[in-house]
This record gives sequence, structure tokens and C-alpha cells, in this order.
Amino acid sequence: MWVWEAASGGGRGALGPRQALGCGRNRKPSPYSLPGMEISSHQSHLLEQLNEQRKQDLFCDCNILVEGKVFKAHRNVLFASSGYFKMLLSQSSKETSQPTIATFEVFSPETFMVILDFVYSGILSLTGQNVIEVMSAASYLQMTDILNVCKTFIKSSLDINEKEKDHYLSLSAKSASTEPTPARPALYRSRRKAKSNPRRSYSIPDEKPNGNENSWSGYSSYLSSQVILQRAETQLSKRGRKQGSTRKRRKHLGLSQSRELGGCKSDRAERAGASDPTHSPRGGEEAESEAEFDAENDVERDEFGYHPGAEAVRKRWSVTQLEQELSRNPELMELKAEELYTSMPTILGVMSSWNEGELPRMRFKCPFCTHTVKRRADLKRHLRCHTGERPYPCEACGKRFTRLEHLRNHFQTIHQAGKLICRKCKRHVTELTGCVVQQGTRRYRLCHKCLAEANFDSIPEDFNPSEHSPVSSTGNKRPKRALEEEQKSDEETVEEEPYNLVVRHNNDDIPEEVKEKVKPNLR
DNA sequence: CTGGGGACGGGGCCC
DNA sequence: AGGGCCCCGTCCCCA
Repeated sequence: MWVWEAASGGGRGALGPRQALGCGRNRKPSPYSLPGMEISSHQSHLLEQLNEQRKQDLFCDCNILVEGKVFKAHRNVLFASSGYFKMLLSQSSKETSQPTIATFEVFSPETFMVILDFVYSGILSLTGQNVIEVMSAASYLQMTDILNVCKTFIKSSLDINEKEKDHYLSLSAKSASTEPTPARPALYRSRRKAKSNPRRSYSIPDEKPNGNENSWSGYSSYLSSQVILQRAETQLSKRGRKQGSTRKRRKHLGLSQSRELGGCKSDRAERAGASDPTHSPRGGEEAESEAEFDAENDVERDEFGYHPGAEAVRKRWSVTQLEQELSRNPELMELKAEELYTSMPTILGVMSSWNEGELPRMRFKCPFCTHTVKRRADLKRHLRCHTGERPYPCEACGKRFTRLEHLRNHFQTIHQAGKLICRKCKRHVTELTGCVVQQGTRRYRLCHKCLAEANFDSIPEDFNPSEHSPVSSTGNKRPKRALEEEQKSDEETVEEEPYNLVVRHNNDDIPEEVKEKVKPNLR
């Protein structure tokens, strides 16, 4: 668990244990810390006292009901900490004789406990499990400090340094063919023995890197690599017990995708300067240096242990990771996307409007960006642009899409010559005045005149676009042959034969003979 | 270098 | 809630 301790009062007063031990960054002396003007411990002492009062239910004038569980707190503290409570309490400020009761059903009591503890202690206990829900709740309660910390938490776990990235690459390569290296688990188990303190305080890094940043980014990188490691191991175990699996999963594990398949962001990133998909296994030297790194930074590892049962690891997701992984292994991405959806907090609601006299409308907020949508389904759709999930593959060219309609549009325009326009002269053509021309997997129309000039062979027989529309279904699997075809070369997808296309989705249940029938041209 | 067009991604919203 | 349509923005290719 990460514990973010607010450097209360801009660095005065409470320092986290890390800082107290000299591990923290060197802070500039606060301009407000004038000698003799201020007792630095006053604020923390005051907060401690308030927290004590809360625990002893002294002077608590606000009851917060969260899914049936009652939390007692002080109105003034809540008012000072949360925009939501500020609004709520200012409306009921006149009736001070009765304790205010606030009811929430939009986050769990555990989440509110984390937030309330922060309010009264300045210590925010974040884990990979709770960060998204805490962030959502903080968004709901309009607590920007917590929001920022959550963002930093998530952001920091996205920053995979090169070392860890290489590490993952070697792992994913291994996972496709060999057993995971035994050195790594052993490494972590030995660390688990060295566990001393389950909690650790971290200060939020500034913009400028310094000594403390190492522990931050290194730690987050470690988290990232642990997720990946976890997934790689899960993959292996799933492959071992594939038959017992209740979920349908695509089985083209280890087959790489064409460069188009990584989603828009990863796609572009790869085009801009892709990393080499080939990678060498992780050497012992690296493991050694990592061990040194851990020793130096005293990184707490055991909580994010190697064991597959560690929920904290399983639910720790990051955008960068996901995109990078998809570009290399779509199955990993789908597993991640699937788990992301299931592990996402059920409540992502935020209030869209706080104008006076206007009831706030509930919207669904993306945990990865600032985007909000009206409907949960829209959020799910939006999340695909973060997860990189592309569940709709084109059987003709292998290109994958986030939406069925995109696939359909693509298929119609690219592979079915759906546009009744001569590609050359741009004139409108019909079945009578024009012909369909095949070029590789692409089909387009030419009028007879342009066709004669271009000296192309038309493919009039058996061409009926309406018969070959993409079929809506839910599967994700792509035939191995299509993938292998892409692996050879993108250019090699140009075929000689006419293309009789059937785009389907769920072909997990389609027998091999049928697959052969519907894809005769991908040989 | 620039403008036009195609392909695609993504948001809003209706059914 | 899912499917589908419409619209707009962006990227890329090509003339």
C-alpha cells in the first residue's frame, strides 16, 4: 500500500517517516517558517486532536451514511476539505442544532474511510485496488488534493523506464515459448523475507527529478513490471488449463500483430519511432542491478508479491502499459481490457453541473482522462481508446477495430467496393455502368471507360456486396493463417485471386473446415 | 509545400 | 444496454 502523507502546511510539521529518516527530498525552507513566528507542530497537533475527537465521537456534528455504514465527523472539517460538503453544509448551515446527515451510495465505506482518514490525518492510503474508486469518490466530493495524488499515483505507475520495458519484452517473449525464469520469483521471495514495515510513506515528487524520484519511478516501474509478469504467468497457466477455462479467449497467443493493430495511440507511437519487437531475454546482470536498486531504495515489494493471487497486482493497470502490450500481444491486451472492465469501480459518477438552482446531472467519468459521458455504455466504448482493445478484426486484412460499425465501414469501402463511384473519374457508377476491380485485398469500382484505359480485369462474377457484409458477433479470435500472413509482410497481403470475404467475429465455435471455406484467399 | 480526399477514430445521441 | 447512425477531427497519401 502506498501512503501519501501530505506535507502539511507546505512542508512544515509532519514529515513522513521517509523524510524523517533522511530519505526524503531536500526541501527549501518555507518562506513562512520564520523563527519565533510560528510553532511548526501546531497544525499537526490540531489535526491530531480533531482526529482524536472524531474517534471518540466528541463534538461530531455530521453523520455520513455510506452504504449503511455511519461515519461521524465534524462539519467544519468536512467543509474545509471538500467542495461537495462545502456545498452541502452551506445549504444546511442554518440548522446547526441538528447533526447533518449525508448519505452516499456512490462509493464504498472502505473508500470513504480512506478519504476521511486523509481529511483528519493528511495521510492518504492508496493501493492499486482502491486508487480508482478513491479518485472517483474524490472527484464526486470535489477534493482536488486527493484527485491530484491519485492522478500522480496512476501516472507514476505508467512510467515504465527502459529497463523495465526491456524486462517485460524479454518476459513476454519467454512466456510465448518457455517457462518463466526461476531467478525472478526467487528474487522476490527473498525480498518478502526482508519485509519489515507493511506501510510506507511517500512524498509526491516535484517536477524536477532528484534522488527521491528514483524511488518513486523505480517503484512504479516495478509495479508495472509486476503487472506484466503477472499477466505473463497467468497466460502460461491459462494455456496449461485451457480446457477448464470458462471464458472464451482468443488463442493466437504469441503471434504478433501487424503494426496497425496496436490502437491509434500505440499505432502512431510505433510509426513515430517504434521499438524493436525483437528482444533478448533478461540477463542476470539486470536482475542483479535491480536487486541493488531495491536495496538502495528500500522498496517495499512484498505487498505486491509475485504470487498470482495478489489482487493488488492484478488490478493495477496503466494506459502506457496497455498500449505497449497490445502492440505486441493482442491477447494480453484483451485480457487486460477484460480485467480492467471487471475491476473497474462500479461507480464512476461525477456531477456535471453545480450551477446554482440547477440539479447536478450524473455523468460517468473516465478513470484515465477527464472525459465524461452520459451513459455507462459510452464510457465502456470510450475506455477502448485507453485499453487499446480492438475486438472487431477484419477477416480480409487483419486490421482490427474498436467498433463493429468501423469494421463494417472499413469492409464495405475497402473490401467490398461499397462506394458506387468510379475511383478514377469519380463519376457515379452502377452495376451496369461500372465494374469492380480487385487490387490485393482492396476492391473498388471503375466505370467501363476508366476500366478500359487502366486495362484492369474486372471481377463481375459472384460479386455481391450484400452477401458479404460483416457479421455482428462477439468473438475476437483471428485465424492463425491471417496472422502469419501479416507476419510475413504487410505487402504480401496482396492476393491474386478474387476475394470472397466473410467477416465474422465469433469463430471460436466455427469448425476448421468452415474457416477454410470462408477464407480461401489467405493462403 | 499545399490542398484535397480517403480512411479512420471517437463523441453524441437515437432507436 | 447494445446497436447503429451522424458528424467532426485527425492523419496520411497523392497530385
